Amino acid sequence: MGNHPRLQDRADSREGVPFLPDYVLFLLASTSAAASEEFHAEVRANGLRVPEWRVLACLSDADGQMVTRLAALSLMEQSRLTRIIDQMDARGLVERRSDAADRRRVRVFLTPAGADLARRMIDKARAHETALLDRLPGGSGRELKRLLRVVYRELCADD
Amino acid sequence: MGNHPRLQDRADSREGVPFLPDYVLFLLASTSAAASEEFHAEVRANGLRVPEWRVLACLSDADGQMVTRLAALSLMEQSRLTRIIDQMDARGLVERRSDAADRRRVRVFLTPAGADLARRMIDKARAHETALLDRLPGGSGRELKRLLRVVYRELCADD
DNA sequence: AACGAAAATATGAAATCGCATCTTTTGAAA
DNA sequence: TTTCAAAAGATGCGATTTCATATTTTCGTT
Repeated sequence: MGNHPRLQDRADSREGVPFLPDYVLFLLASTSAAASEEFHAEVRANGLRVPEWRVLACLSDADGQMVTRLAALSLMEQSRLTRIIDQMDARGLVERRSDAADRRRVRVFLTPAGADLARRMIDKARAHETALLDRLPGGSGRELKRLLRVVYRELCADD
Repeated sequence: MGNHPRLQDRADSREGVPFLPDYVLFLLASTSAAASEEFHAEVRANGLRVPEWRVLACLSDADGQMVTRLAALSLMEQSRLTRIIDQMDARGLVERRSDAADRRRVRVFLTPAGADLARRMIDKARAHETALLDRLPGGSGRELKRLLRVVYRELCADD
């Protein structure tokens, strides 16, 4: 057998090569954080926390969702959403109604005030998104969005 | 003037069109969450919380960073990182050394045990990333990664 | 040098979060 | 029709997180 050095022969063939800048989970999380930062500041300036804004947006798309489903869509744990709904209910933004067909279920609905606020915030979100995508070079933002739709759908399909 | 209906004439020209599935910040956050879920479970199975894993990975790329910079890279608030460093220090994963040139600064270094753990976790992360990208259809994962590099760089440039 | 503003980190206290578990309700099997 | 596992949501409580601010150190002016 020849004495060609195998990869394993050196301590680490990737010595000195940075990991994170080429790691997709880092890129996803960091890009998401960087892109959201500005708008999240606007959310807070409008008296909402990010999870509350997510709930409003989800319900605006599909009102009357179950707590567990809404938690998944809003990227938070169920027990956390329960308490966020408590607070939003107390503020008159949403209300709970128990499902007649299955009384374990609780469906969450926007109040008129919640629906108004959701509309206003969604308008702001659309404007911010347009500005964000316009500022990215050569349509890369819109191309990124297209790919994200593909990949997101694929990742959710496994569930 | 003609009586063509203008967009503003109807209450909302987007009535019934869902917002979130076409909103880039939603797609980014949700895709990031969905893609990271599996690996984050592995992180926790190895006795680390996600923020701790991020710190290890950052320091593995560039040891001895300042607290504030490390917090930004690790996607958390500075005061939170301070306490996470406390815990990781107590576990013997990292250590603080004050910067001789500017004594306000605290630099964070991996201990040998921390560096070992970082190496092992990065190996797992690389394997997981490969599997993840292979499972996405038609190279869309690798194309997404390419675009994320472009967009992330652009978003950070404004800072 | 003395001063004040700004930077880097730490910390106290209140709010929030997450895990485990509880209760209620359903569905299905025996 | 009884029983039992699973599903949906709520809750207690310890741990974490955040916000505001304190502390220490540096830097640029005067």
